[in-house]
Amino acid sequence: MSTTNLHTPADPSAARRAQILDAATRVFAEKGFHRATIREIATVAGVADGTIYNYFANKSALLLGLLDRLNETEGRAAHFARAPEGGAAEFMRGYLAHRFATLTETGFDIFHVLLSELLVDRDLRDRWREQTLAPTFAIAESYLGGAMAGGALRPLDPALAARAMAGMSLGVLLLRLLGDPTLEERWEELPDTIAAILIHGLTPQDGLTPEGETADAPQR
Amino acid sequence: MSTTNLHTPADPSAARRAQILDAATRVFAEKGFHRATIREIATVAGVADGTIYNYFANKSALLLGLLDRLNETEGRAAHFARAPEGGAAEFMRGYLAHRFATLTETGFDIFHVLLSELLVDRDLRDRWREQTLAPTFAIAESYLGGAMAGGALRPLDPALAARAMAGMSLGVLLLRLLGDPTLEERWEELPDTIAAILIHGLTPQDGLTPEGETADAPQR
Amino acid sequence: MSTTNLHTPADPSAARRAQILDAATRVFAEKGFHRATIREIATVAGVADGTIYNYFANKSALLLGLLDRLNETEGRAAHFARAPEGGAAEFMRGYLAHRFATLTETGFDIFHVLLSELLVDRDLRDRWREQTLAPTFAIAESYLGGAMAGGALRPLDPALAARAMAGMSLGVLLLRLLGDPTLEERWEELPDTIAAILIHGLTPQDGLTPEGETADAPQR
Amino acid sequence: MSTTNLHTPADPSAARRAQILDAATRVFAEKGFHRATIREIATVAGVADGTIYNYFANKSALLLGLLDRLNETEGRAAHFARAPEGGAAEFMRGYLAHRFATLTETGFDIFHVLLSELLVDRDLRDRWREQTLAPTFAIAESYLGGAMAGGALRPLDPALAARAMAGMSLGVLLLRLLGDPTLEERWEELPDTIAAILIHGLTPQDGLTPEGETADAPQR
DNA sequence: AATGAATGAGTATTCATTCAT
DNA sequence: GATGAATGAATACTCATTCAT
Repeated sequence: MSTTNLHTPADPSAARRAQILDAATRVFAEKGFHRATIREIATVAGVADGTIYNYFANKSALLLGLLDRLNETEGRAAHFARAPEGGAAEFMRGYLAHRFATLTETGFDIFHVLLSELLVDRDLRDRWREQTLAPTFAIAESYLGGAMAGGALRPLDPALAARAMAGMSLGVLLLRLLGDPTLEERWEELPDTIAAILIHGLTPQDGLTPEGETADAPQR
Repeated sequence: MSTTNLHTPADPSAARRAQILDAATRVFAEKGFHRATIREIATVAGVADGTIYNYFANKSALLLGLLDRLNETEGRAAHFARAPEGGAAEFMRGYLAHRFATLTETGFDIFHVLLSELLVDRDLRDRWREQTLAPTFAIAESYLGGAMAGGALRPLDPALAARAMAGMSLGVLLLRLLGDPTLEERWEELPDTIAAILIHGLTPQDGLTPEGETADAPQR
Repeated sequence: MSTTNLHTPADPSAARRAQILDAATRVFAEKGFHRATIREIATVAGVADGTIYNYFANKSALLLGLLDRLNETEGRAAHFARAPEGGAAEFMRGYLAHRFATLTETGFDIFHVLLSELLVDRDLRDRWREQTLAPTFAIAESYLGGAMAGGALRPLDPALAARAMAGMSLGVLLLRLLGDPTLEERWEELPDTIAAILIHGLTPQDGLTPEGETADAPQR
Repeated sequence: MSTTNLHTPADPSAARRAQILDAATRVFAEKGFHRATIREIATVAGVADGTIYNYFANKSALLLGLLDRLNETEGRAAHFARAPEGGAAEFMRGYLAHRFATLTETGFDIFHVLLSELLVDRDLRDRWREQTLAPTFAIAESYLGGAMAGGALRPLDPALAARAMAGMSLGVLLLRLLGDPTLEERWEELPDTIAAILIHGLTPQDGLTPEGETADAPQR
């Protein structure tokens, strides 16, 4: 019990903060930021209204708290994603599997909340773009560019390819958050499907291309 | 009913409705649904606050009006997208090009507003899922299923493949709405890049697979 | 009824404003600015809370409204005070009588409210100093300076004499607002007493000065 | 109780009280009673919020503490003011000089705070009226009455004359607190000017009264 | 006695909605 | 149908006060 644990800190102040952020996540996810009230968050957190303001400057600061929390998780996740041993296809499958695993672990609520407010709050959006999006794409572009130059990947524009790849994961997440029942039921099958499409595309390969597919080869 | 024209309705009532929806789109896009006020929408529309309530039951009904308007556009667009003449790759490129074109034509604002509220308003979400999402995926799954059965596409799960495909488009749209500068600058290049990835994947094909990529072939 | 009346304007909007300011005066005077609530002012005014905000930007604007109203009254009063015919003593008695009369007419409440907040609100104070205090003293100093130069008044510093004179009126007003019962009972006798003191001082004049008072004559 | 020293009490408890009252004076003076917070007073005093409540029942009690403190000072000052040796004019000059000196010594802040709240807080006002105002006027009336009966002062109503005299000092104090720059700059000249006016009035005396001023003589 | 985290009552302000004109 | 003044419910935030440590 006395050993400090990163997830449940011994620091009672940090614990209180976490407790409030947990409540905020739940209430925001259910009602959205604006329809959520401080009163309800306080009730869910089991504290008084005023207590929240001992830990967060205002309602918006709760969102920033959620963003920080997400960035922490992502930061820790980055450690694992670093070693691209094996082929590019292998790497991509591993990366996606890991990505979806951390997503599931983090929980969908936090993405639900942040996405909806990122679309609406310019300050939050700017912050997120600098803190999360830009660094992520910087790494991804660099990796993709290297792999393309080395012939491990087809020569496309690394920046756009990175957006397309990230977009596919983000897009299915969004579709799920929007309530697509198929994605809710078969979420665990997605990483493999996405990996397959990203790696080989939707059309059959080999020399046995049907319907004049070879005519497409020298495209772009 | 008399000589109804969809673009410039002779019906003065429909014109007033459109005028209000235009204003709502602009104000919602700038401030988001909650921060937008009826007063400002009325001002922008050039009418009195109360007038809006002669055309819409309440503020939320403005969102439904936007959704309907979007569905109309999509519905008209569907006519063009239906004929899969030529190969699967050709079709996909054509479809994406058209998709992005209508998106650009419709304007990003309406998607911006609807997305953010879809994430937050359960009623709107349910309605959208039934009116827009479900029919779209029904068509897509049916088409993909047929093409896969006929060998024009690789045999994957049609439902998941449809989600992945749609997700990639939706995902890059979302990234753009979230302010990614690269996507803002190079938006016209995206359809081709996405088409290329969806058609052939990221890894090189041919027999000349580098780095033991062939070891990946018998995957899934 | 159709003839416009300055005190009860036909303009319904101005009437509503006045109605709210009346209520604010009463509630502020009773509770002080901070302890007064918008709700109570609205109730006393017979309107809804929100209605107040159709006429005043915020609670503080009610104070500014009171200040403006006072300045209007003072402005109108200035017309009467202008003609210093007769001797200086006569003028002073007339001025004080008029001053106290308008004070009584305006009502003590408005002074009560404004004084207490002037002591506490720097912005209000600055505004009042420029709009009311400075012009008043400018006129007073000029008049006193002239009368002193002409020998109608004893040669003192006009600026300080003006402060002393104004201070005596303001001071007894303050003592009354602070609840001195004597001043409440005998308020009408004050102008004459003050005039007498200001004109001749407290000590007996004539050659018949008792107790070596003449030794005081060449003072200052 | 042991060797209590009014200025630097050995009693640590009294020292703490004084320390808190000092802080309260400063914070009240800067922000006014309502805008001042217990937290800030505690910070300035160098104690915790809760500690204040070991010495004062509530926030209002701090005001009472200030009032008591002021009364102590006034009480001590009264000793000096009591002996009317010399003529009435001499006495008045001495009294005013002393009055202004103690005022300056005590500092304007405490008056600033007390005045503003006296206008607003009925309890404080009642207390001040009984503890401070009434006794002061009792002494003043008695003194003035005697001097008037003895011919040392002109025969006016002692009660009203006392109010007028006190009012002039209080009034210029108020004008200074309200930010009159002239009074801030030339504050030290005031006692003499006020004394001169109170003693001889504004109009010239002697037999050489200009402009028929003698016609005013038999007034009241 | 001292602390300061927790409390929760209290309030200015906003804004969707109504309805008399 | 159009208007816009009036409405009043809803809510973030403050801060005096308490009390367990």
